[in-house]
Amino acid sequence: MGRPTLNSVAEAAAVSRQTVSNVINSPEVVSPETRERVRAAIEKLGYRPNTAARQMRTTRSQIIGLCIPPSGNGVSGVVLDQFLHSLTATAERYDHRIMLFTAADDEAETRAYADLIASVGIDGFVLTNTHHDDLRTRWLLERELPFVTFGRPWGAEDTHPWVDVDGAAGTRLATDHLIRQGHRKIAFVGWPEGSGSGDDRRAGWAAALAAAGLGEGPRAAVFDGVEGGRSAAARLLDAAGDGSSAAAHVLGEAGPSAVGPGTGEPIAGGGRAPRPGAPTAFVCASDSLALGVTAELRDRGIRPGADASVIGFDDTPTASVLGLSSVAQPIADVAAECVRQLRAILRGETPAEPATTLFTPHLVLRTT
Amino acid sequence: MGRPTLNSVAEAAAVSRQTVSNVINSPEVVSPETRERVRAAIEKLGYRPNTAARQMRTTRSQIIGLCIPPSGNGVSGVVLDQFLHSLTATAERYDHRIMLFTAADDEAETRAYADLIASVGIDGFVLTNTHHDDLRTRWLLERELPFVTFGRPWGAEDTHPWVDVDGAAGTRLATDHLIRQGHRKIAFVGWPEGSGSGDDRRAGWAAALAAAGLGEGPRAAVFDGVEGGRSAAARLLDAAGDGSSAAAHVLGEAGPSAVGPGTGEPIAGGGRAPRPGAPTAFVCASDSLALGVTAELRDRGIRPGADASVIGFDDTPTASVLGLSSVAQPIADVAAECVRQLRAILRGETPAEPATTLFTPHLVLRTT
DNA sequence: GCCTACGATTGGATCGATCAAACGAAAGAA
DNA sequence: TTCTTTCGTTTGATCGATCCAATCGTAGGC
Repeated sequence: MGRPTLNSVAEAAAVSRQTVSNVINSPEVVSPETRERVRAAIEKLGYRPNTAARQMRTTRSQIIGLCIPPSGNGVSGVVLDQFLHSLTATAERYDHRIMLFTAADDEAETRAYADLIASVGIDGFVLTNTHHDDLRTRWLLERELPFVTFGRPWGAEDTHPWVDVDGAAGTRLATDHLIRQGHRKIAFVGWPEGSGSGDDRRAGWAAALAAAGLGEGPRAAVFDGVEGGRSAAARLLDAAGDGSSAAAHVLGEAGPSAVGPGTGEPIAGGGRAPRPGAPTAFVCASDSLALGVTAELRDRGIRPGADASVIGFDDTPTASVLGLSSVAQPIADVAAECVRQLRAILRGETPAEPATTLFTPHLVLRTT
Repeated sequence: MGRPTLNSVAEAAAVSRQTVSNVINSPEVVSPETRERVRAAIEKLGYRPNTAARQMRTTRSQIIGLCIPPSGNGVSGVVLDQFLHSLTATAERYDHRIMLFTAADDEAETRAYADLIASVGIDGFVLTNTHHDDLRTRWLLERELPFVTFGRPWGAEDTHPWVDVDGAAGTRLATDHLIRQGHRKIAFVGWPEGSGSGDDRRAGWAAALAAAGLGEGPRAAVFDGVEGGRSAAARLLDAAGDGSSAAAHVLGEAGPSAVGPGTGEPIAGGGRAPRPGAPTAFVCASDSLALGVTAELRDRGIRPGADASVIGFDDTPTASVLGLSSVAQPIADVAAECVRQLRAILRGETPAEPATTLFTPHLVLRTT
């Protein structure tokens, strides 16, 4: 005698299979007395429905697939951790499970979709790292497969449901804060144009400057990483003062005369003030970049938090540990919302417009 | 006409279901010509066996469960990331999949095991964060369920297969390196006694000192975190010099006269040398602690890397970003080995002794 | 030339659930 | 009373694979 089945429960409760099944799936059609009797039997035997058998008839596995990227992308580790935990916890609440898989690139990922649907019968997918002209979303849309993305369909219409964090709002928050602090020359350190979230974050900074009447600010585009941030800071600081246009990657211009650091920031003696015209604050597209910026500042004798301000993005543990101010994304909320949206689709709730949710990040102020 | 099934392939290849099944599961019993014909049909129709149906007869799901902890434990984020990726990738190679679940505590985790086995039919589990008197392993052993742990059965016999990293070897590596560098007063900053891996790491440091004839070194036990490291360093530095025994948590003693920092380390002018009797090097049980130590050192004008040396543990991105030397664990190897061992068990390969694998970490030297 | 042995292939039963339809009994309508 | 409706419950078929026993055809032994 192995695990209890519908039949053994039925026998124990002196009813038929189907009645037990009904107690589980549509209790309202069963009379209250029978319902209780069956529930008691289920409890007593410790019965749990076999999902494989259920899947055979319903063609639903209650499994959500998630492709796990090959990590190693620097500081951004924990973001995925939190995301996974919240995703799994929320899925469980709705009686779904998360299954992981890997793929070397987008094309391999679509092949994995096909495979998992055919073999495991996965119900839907959660995608991360959406980008311009995303092969994966197109593939899934063509086949009308259920999915939600963490990340907007950059450069395209809202053809599918998504959940995202308003990066522009985040950098705007950061920039506004710096302006309130008295900074007038606020630089942006980001990635090369073309990455959706990168452009978004830059836009928020630019909008904040424009709204404050500070014109275009200096900015630098580099690849992500501490060294990137370092060289960006170097170029932004060097480009200031002389009127020459900066190197190819440094896209900003000198602008009007710069003022000192924020009035709210305590200015301890001994630091070297930034040279005139140089930015006094840096809004960065990532914590890695921000870290590089602070390092370069320190090397030049400019003290972050005193002589200049730096704000990162993602609020990674590294930022928290180093006292780096950063824009924090509500990752757990994003994950929960992804599951919720996917569940709605799986239940057949198909609104005219695909559901879209944009969360607003918040600013975590620390010493920089 | 939905997805291709065994029957549709059989029809296309003009053979019976069972022959197609044989081509997939035991190709050797099928004649070469038939085999090829069937393979061509499978290819042409894009057939993939339905795991749910298979599971019904075989009672094997090919699914491995992993409980994902509620993250947020500071800097150690990426460790889990890498672990997950490698686990998933290796599992895929063996035609297994990883399913996630959550649990608030060990007791809830065992309930989740029962649930997942009964409903999903999970084949086995990978456990992380083993500790003394682990409820989970006992529960699984009692029921003879297949599992492997990342982490030794601390304080118990090898009653189950495990994979782990030799933490003692790691701290020993670190300590030996510091000794070669000329340090004679090498402190250990770790956690309160009782945590398996913490005690292990401390043991490696102690053994290295003993082997070098340096006697017992000073040490401090604090809870993990940057602040912990900071206060530990403070106490270790303060306790030195005066002959009084340190506060409750500071367990070391002064020992013989200390020498300067390592000969291999460039000593730039301007730093304040540690006071006599104070440790010149710190081996830490985690990167968080190490970070706290470097912060405290800097606050006291002692420059890590020049006036003193600090080595962390885990080689987190934070360490890499900050130039913190650290002991790196081969996480990907650990995960792969977990899957391999679990697979062996699932295939019925049950050796007299449970399989155990201990990986040796390596030292990543940076500026501290 | 007949019978056995063996390799290759086949058909029926089965895993545990749900679907669809049938069923019996009690209640309401003719 | 008899027919219809409704409700609660049961029965048979089915999802797609594998297990098991049976079958087929052919080659080898006597």
